[in-house]
Amino acid sequence: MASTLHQELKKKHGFASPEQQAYLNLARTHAQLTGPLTKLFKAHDLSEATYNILRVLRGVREHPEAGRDALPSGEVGDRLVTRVPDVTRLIDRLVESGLVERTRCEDDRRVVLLRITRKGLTKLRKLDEPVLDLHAHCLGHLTRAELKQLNTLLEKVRIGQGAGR
Amino acid sequence: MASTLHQELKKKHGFASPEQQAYLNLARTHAQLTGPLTKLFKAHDLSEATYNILRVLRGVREHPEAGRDALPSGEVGDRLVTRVPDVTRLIDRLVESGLVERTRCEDDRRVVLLRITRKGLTKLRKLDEPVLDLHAHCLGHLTRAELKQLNTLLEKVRIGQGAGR
DNA sequence: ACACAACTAATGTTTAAACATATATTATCT
DNA sequence: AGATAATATATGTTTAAACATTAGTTGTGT
Repeated sequence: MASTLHQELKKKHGFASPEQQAYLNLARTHAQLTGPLTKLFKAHDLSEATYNILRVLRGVREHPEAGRDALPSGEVGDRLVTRVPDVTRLIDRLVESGLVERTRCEDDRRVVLLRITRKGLTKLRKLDEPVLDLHAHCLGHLTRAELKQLNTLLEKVRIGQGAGR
Repeated sequence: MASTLHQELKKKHGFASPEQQAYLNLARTHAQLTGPLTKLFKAHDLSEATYNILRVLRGVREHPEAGRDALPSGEVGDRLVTRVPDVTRLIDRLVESGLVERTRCEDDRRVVLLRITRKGLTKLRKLDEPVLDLHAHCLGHLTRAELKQLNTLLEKVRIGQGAGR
């Protein structure tokens, strides 16, 4: 049976600060949620990173932006949930397994456009339901109001700290 | 300037579910907070994992449990913020740099007891303030009430989902 | 006492992440 | 135009994480 962070870490003496407590709480919660997801992705030969890339690419393919259904490598990196500098290698694997195609942009031959393939869309579609289920299982016990509150607070955390990192 | 997750991800079409939104929000927030910390640790030749190990060991050294100021490897792994299966290797480095000492337990020769050294304590002490500062910088713009609310919600997330890992 | 199962670390190997550097193309400045 | 800087991606190398396997030690049952 899970319990409070305080108990989980077997700390008999409080946190150094409420901020620190919040940070640890956040880290631990994230770890707990991300575990099952990672496992699910792995069972489909994906990582969280590659899954996220596919999600981004599906987004632009289904709702083209500026008339294009593909995206430059760099921009994909920027849009990921957790930013990744080394997109090239991740894409390598996705191309190899036929989920993404790479085409060099003719207007600017430096950029490489990435587009999710039919096969990639199919793979994603198979994952949609289990992913939703997992999220529901992990977070479904919160009420809508609580989820909204949580989202508001998390966004406030991110917005507040300026150009940090 | 940071903004909402919705804008950041440039998604023009809502989330699949409020739960999914919360998950993504959590992941992204965690990533944003963990970056600067990782950098700080690295500047002191530590990783988040090794830092956490030191914190755990300092805990038991300063507040011995069951009369001992050291802890078996396995138990250290269990107490980490984000669980790590492969403690041995992490400890290897810490031992090598003289921050932790390893002694085989005589009562049960299977277990190895880990204890933070004086040098380890000194290193941790040097990090205490910058870590606190970082937390304050990242989360200080939330009021006490908001932090408390956030902690409550995060704990509820973790507690709710049953015996999940 | 002996065989066998359970447990704790350690080891070996594979795989991915992190960091710096290099290549190719385009833009800018004089 | 030619040199220089800037940009986008790719490559090489180092480092750490993930997973499975092994070795050593203890507990159990007959």
